[in-house]
Amino acid sequence: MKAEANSAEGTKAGAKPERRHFLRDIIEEDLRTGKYGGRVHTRFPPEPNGYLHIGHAKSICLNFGLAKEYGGLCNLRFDDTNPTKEEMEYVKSIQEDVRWLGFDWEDRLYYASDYFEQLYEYAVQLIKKGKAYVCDLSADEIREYRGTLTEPGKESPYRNRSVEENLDLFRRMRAGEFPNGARTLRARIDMSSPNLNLRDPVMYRILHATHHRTGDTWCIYPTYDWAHGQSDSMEGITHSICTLEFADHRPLYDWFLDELGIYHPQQIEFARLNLTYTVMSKRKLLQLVEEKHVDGWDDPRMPTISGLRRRGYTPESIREFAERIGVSRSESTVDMASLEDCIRDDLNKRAQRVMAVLRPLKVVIENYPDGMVEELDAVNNPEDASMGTRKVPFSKVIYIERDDFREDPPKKYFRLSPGAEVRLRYAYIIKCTDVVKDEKTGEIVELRCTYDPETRSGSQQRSRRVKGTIHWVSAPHALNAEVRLYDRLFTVEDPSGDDWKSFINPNSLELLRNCKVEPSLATAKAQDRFQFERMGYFCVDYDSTADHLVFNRTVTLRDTWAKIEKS
RNA sequence: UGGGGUGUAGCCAAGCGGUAAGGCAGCGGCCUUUGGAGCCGCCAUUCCCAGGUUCGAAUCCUGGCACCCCAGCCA
Repeated sequence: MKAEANSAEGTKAGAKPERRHFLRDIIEEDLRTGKYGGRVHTRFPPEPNGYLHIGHAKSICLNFGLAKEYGGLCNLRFDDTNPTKEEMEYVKSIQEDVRWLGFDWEDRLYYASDYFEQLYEYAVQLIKKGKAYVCDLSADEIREYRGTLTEPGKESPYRNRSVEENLDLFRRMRAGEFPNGARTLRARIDMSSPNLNLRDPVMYRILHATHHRTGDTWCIYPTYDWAHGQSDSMEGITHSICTLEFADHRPLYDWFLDELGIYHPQQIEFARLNLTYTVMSKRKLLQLVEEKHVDGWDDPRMPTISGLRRRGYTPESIREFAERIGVSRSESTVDMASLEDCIRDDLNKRAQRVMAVLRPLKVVIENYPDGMVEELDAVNNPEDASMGTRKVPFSKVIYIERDDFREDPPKKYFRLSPGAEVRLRYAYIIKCTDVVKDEKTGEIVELRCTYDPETRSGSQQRSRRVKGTIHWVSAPHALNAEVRLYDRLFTVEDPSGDDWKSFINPNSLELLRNCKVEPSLATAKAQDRFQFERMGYFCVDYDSTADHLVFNRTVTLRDTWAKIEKS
């Protein structure tokens, strides 16, 4: 069925075919062979040590999306095995972000910490089998004993303790008899394995720390490697989807599961998402926040879900992005332009059009009657007639964009210049007759124009045509607004390396405090999205109030003029 | 000089022995009261390289090369 959907016809019909990828192949094959009795059960397993970013969105769309697509289930499970880095604030934000993206874990909200007792029991089982032991080596010593990439490691002198001693020591570790780092519980595998993960990895470490959920119940905590596979197993996960760097760990997870003799999910790795002009590691994002390079995790410049949300991205656009980029096992860095195309595409269809002048230049229409006001009809969305029309007031004094006037126009400049004509959107054709400048600075402070009453928009205007159309706002009716213009956070495509912070774009935020917007925006509420005609897509920021409107620029419109002018 | 991965266009990415999908970007043109949107067209004689197998190879084999990941009591 899906194959046919790939025809040009299927694409045009609007029922977008899912693109082919190896995860779908594997799942379909498993479904066909009945490998898991027809079940598809995935999970999204974040550690609550930071906010989710667009890379996580890819994983969320994969896990929740695939489950939904094949009639399965997807759990949300917090991998909260490290109390020193995890916080409740993060578990809250993660849930909010997953929900906002449009996914639902129903009653399947789990925590690795829910399994601490069971994990402890499993560990005891391995000790009893002689497959795990308490080791007294320090962290440094363990590293030395581990060997290197090319040389085998050495066995710990504590490796051959008796089962009884191990059981006793492990019990006392749990009881809190030893200080942090004094001992660990290690799997007894193979110190000469070419896979370093198999050189007696640590399963438990002593951490006298308060856990955000279990409080002080525990002072030993399972490592991720020890907890993850068993958590998946306990939840009956069929397809345990994770990123490439865990491929090396798979033999370890397999070993644990096999030694324990419990249900065995299959792990499948995919390449994590990288995006140009941004960073994606939680460590770096945390640093940007803590060092105040941005205004918090939800700063609109951040690639976090909450940042994108505040920036004005829609869940639909992010899901579409996840689908467009596909999924594979090769390292990739997706062009930011691709993400931007997704939001433009979505907002083009849904955003209400509105007129807003970001850098106002006053224009007096000399032959327009004093005090007269006309209510002109404006289309709310040319892509969607059902969104209707609205009235926009027009009067003798208006504001236009400073950039829409050039005293000395370059070639192919279709906007206003001395003596030139331009159409005011939904209104009249005007002609610039005079330029008023500040005597001292020479700055243009006002334009004098005349209008042609015969050219009113909507009238039988077949008479005259001009090349350019510009937007405007009636001065006496205009609302003041603050507009935050966001640009890419970094100046280079790949801000990696030790000096990554030196690539932070000093102009990633431009604050415009004297913008003029049309009166219909008076009732706009936080998160409402608009297209400011000819300028871009904007959304109302959380900081916005009735007497102080604040808009964030989500993305500019495609600007072919900017390209022409550049060349 | 260990192990695990990956190499298809500027960026993603299909392709699974039968003659290189699609998207983004870019470039032309049409259309347009948003220099937006939309529409039309162009954009890999070749798939990291070299051999080999085959009537036929991006797909199979052999040998190279390049890049990524692993030496946390992080995840």
